[in-house]
Amino acid sequence: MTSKKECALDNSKILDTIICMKQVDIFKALSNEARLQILEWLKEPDLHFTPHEGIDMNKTGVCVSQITEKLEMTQSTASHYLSMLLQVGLIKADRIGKYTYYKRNEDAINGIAEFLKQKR
Amino acid sequence: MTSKKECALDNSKILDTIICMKQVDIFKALSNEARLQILEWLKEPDLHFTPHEGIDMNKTGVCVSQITEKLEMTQSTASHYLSMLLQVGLIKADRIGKYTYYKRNEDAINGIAEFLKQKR
DNA sequence: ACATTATATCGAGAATTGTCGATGCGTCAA
DNA sequence: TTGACGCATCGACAATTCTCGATATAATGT
Repeated sequence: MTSKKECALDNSKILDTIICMKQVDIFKALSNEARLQILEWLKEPDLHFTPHEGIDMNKTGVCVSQITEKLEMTQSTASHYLSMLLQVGLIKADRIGKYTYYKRNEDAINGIAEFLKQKR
Repeated sequence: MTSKKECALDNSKILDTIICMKQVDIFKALSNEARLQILEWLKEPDLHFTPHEGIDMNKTGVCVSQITEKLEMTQSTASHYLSMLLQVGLIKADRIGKYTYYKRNEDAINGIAEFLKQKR
């Protein structure tokens, strides 16, 4: 009996763990000032960046070098941070020619906001 | 001229930094599986814990030893994690006798969820 | 083909966080 | 008042993350 109960407990713990797994990665991506900053800037790109010729930053996004410059960190770090945010789905990437434009993924962001609040 | 512009840029960066500061700490608190787990369990304490005599877990909260047990970590770690969550305001504490009961701070949680979404 | 520019990735050392055991401090019951 | 219990804090070591410079890859213009 005890063994069965322990097993049930274990399973539910494993389930809980799986449920939390993806979310933790998202929060890890958010738990850094520079990355949070990027996400904030991308809320309204026009306020923080000057657009490329013929690019609508709201639609297409902002490229790595623009973000690098504003971050005051190396290109390597900026690119790395962007790929972390991309990895967990918080932003979307769009390669056009030699530029990669990044923009917020509002759906994913709303999703994680709901996860925080929601009582199942 | 350039010096003035640089100064303006610097100030806005400092402002941005200050704005993000508290939020980063909150996301750091959330960026750990165990702590996220705790916050999830506290959404519906009745589903995950057995209440103390005459304690309404929804109203009063859940004590450290209950959480310690479910976490499968040491009491030291559980207590530490709870105080981290408390520190950034994600949970509230209520000491009754020798027990400390913790529960979610829904206002703070909704606040951070809104911060994520909101376009100023 | 070659030089240049934009981005991505690698490897490493510094900085931060995770986690524990030991110990301190308040509370309760004998 | 003493002992046991619940919780908080300290110090330490392991594990992870931060951030950089160097270098690779891909696209562009000559």
